[in-house]
Amino acid sequence: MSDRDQLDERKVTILKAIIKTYLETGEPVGSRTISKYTDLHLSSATIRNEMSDLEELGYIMQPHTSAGRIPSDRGYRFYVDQIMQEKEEEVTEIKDMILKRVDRVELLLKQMAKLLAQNTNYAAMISAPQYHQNKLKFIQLSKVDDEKLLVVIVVEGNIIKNTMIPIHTELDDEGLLNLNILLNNALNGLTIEEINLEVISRMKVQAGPHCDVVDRVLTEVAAAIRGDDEDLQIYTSGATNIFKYPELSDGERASKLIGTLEQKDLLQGLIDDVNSSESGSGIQVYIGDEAPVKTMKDCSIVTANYELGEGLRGTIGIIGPKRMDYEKVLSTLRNLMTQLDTILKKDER
Amino acid sequence: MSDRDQLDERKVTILKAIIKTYLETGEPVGSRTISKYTDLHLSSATIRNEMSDLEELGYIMQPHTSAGRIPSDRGYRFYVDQIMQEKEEEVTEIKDMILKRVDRVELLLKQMAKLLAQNTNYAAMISAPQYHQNKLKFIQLSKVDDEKLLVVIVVEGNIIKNTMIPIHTELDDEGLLNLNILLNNALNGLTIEEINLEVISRMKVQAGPHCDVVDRVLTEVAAAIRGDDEDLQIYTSGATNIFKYPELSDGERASKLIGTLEQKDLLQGLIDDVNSSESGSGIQVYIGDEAPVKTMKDCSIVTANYELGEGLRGTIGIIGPKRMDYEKVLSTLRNLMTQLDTILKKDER
DNA sequence: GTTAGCACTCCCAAACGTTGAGTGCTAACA
DNA sequence: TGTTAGCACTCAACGTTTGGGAGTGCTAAC
Repeated sequence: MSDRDQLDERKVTILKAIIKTYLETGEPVGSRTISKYTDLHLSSATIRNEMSDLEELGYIMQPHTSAGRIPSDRGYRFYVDQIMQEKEEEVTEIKDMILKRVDRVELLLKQMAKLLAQNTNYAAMISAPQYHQNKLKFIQLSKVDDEKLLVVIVVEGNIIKNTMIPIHTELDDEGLLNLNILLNNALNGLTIEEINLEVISRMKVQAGPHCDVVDRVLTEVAAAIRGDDEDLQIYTSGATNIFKYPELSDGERASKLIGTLEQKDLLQGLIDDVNSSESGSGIQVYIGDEAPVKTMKDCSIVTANYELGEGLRGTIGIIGPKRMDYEKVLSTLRNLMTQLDTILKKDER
Repeated sequence: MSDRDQLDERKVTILKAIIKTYLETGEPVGSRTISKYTDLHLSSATIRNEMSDLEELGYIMQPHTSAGRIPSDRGYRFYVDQIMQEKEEEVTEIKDMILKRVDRVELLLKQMAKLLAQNTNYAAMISAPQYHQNKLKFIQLSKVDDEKLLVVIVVEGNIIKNTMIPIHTELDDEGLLNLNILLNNALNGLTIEEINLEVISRMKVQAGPHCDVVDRVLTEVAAAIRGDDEDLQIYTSGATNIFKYPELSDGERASKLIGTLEQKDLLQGLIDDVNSSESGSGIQVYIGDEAPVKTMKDCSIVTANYELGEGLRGTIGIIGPKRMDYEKVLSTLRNLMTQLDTILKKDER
């Protein structure tokens, strides 16, 4: 039996009114307020009866006897799933910001996080795309000086990684050229699974005295494809926005929340969850206890996946109070996604 | 007339006791406490008289009549300059952490910030080294696919920067090789001032049809040497530590402080100040209003400059309450500096 | 110069009363 | 049967009062 079946139209209207008012004020909503707010023209007494029913059904609750009602998690969920309709939300500045040539993905991500935080007045997080199952596109070894070799690795999606490795055996220009050719011929276009022992041992034979270099390079290639740069690439912005919402800004809660935003590995859990239980549209809403991170049980989190061409995917998240403006957040995210999409597609110069 | 002259030995002992106690408890210190604490064997009444003098001289103050005394900014300053002697402080984990091959400066910095925050229980910030006036060490152009050229630029100090640029004119392997040779011959070892119009125009002539590529590359080189990656490379950690100190953790203050830590451009002001008014040892202490950032007037900030070989310098900062454990912080910083120094010097493989 | 003693100040926390918003229930009405 | 007015009741929030405790400044005696 779906939620809809339990509620007649009037109950829905009232629930909607309660939640909307609560989203704005953050204060428990009383029957008189609703009686005047809606165009149902019902007295507060009638509303009280209905509210009593709604409470019994679990959509709203009282913080204490003789206070107004606030939405329960279930109430929010119903609102998000059934009632809400998105606004058309302008994402200010986004075009300007993105069109301004950004050559490092990192920078783009930081800017996006900032943008989102500013637009929504909530905290924003964004994870760098994960290059899982990507192919190697290009390798280049260069001699920077007599002792060091610069390794540049380009993975499909134009993710670039460089490392310095020390030279132990003598290596002249010709040897270097050969190594470069060897590496590129052997490895280009392969995924990490395809670089197996057979490929590796054949390369080592061909590399002869420089097989130690090959070894080192392979380690780096593996790291590059896996994308494990040791630190989880997650950027956050607007953490201080949570101070705007009294229900989150007492010392205890604020500390934990901001701590979570600072400690990126906790956010990783969130992202993993998003990716594992992904829904159709790619946008998900976690309300209260639904969140996979315990420290955020007093919040709501809205996440979306973005695509950076060539199958690179990352996650964006907005973290705010349960009474966040879901309509605004959802439409802002959707809007951002499409804008990002078109611009990035065009940007494939 | 120096501070010392105003104070006899007993006053210094008492001042020291007051400050030390306050550093631990964060509560105003009364005369009776001091009377028992010190080995002066004086009654509280006597202490009261001395405290009255100390207050008149501006070293301590009362939050209100009939409360104990707390140190004034001047008191802290006196403590830091005159009384304090550093502890030998172990920086746990530092060796392990740094010895673990870290190939990207960025990562190293993040780890150091984290380390400092954990060790001190204050907030830590660290700025990436600024490459001002550095020389170009190496350039490499490679053809990644038919439409894109990968530019890798290495600046002295082994800072690596890469960009993709589009190819407009036909470019075969031989042309690419020539371009590479041309660029390296013309530019290597030059600082940004030395790359003048003469050098540029000569290169363009030699580059012939590919002078647009040269143009693009030069832009990137300039950016790389200047190190202006648009975003200020400042990392912070342990912002939530400030919640451990009640005098900083009320909503208003906490929000502003964390906001400042989040908004890196404000921190830049701090760093600039450090660099302009640098003292001998390289370690500086800002107490309260001395801080160049207004939002930190309730804090103390301890900064130090580190050197990453080849003249690359950056700044580390610890931000905490005025009653921070100066001895610990100073010695931790000094310790970190030397360890960092030796390890980095050795690490120049 | 040092100390004991005392009156005084002021913060803090608990106790108390008041207020007002909001509820649940009942009885009357259409 | 659904709606409404009315009323008693509840409870958080707020302001006031009160007592206690920590700490001071001053005075007088040692």
